[in-house]
Amino acid sequence: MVQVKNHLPARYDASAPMFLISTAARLAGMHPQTLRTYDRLGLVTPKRTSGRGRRYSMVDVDKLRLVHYLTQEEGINLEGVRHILELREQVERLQSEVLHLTQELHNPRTSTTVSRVFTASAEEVWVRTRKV
Amino acid sequence: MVQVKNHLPARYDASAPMFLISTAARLAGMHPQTLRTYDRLGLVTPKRTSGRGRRYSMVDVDKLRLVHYLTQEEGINLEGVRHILELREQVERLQSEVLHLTQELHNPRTSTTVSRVFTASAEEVWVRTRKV
DNA sequence: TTGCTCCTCACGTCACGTGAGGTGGC
DNA sequence: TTGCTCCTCACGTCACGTGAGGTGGC
Repeated sequence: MVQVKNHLPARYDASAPMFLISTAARLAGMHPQTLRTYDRLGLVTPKRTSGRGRRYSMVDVDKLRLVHYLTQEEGINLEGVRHILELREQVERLQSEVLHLTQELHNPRTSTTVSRVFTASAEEVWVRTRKV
Repeated sequence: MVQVKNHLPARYDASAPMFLISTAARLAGMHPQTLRTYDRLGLVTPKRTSGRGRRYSMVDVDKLRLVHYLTQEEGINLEGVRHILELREQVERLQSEVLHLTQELHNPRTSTTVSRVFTASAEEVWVRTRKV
């Protein structure tokens, strides 16, 4: 996944539609027809040109690679992939929320970095972190 | 899912092996042979009697119902279900973590229970716990 | 014109639920 | 003995990737 920070000079926009379906398919190691199927199923939806041609972004290609991995390596079907993509997004949101809350708790004024603390409970817990 | 708190008088243990495979199958609305398949695949694993017979708990039956829903209603295959079960557990842990951290932030002195802290980080971490 | 695109249809393979068939222990 | 259990094997159905076939616009 290519990430471009907002405050950095963006060399290119990872969400910008760039690739023909043939190029995107090659980048993702897949058959162009498979990409059309995924588009039809609403799994990975590229932008369209005025002439109806699909244009895939780098983000789309990354998502295609993930779907490819989940289906081919893990043997998960497309409905499973759909649910898993949603759950992964939910996990990422919760992780960043936990991260933020932990920093807030540790030092509300100059909170530093903490990474990824998960808990599921029965005692009281303090978590304090410091760069090593 | 039936939950019995440790400090409450347990009317029954939801994890106790109780049901024959035929009973568990009926409770979950499934074919006994399907339960054997799930056991073989390690998806829902009942306890065994000394004579090799399977004994399903209430927790097992609830899990069977969830698998049944995901496969029959959502059309997800078994590998997908396996991943989804893991992700759901992760989401539940994170949600309770967020809940606890939020309470902690609002009232640090009277905050209650947390346990099981997992971290994945490149930093130093202290964890302090206390029975409530 | 060439090489791309678009679409639909068909087919081969695989996953999985279900049934049968034969066995054995309360 | 009856009704359960255990296992393996087979089969029908469905999902899905892939190819073909015919089309159209830069």
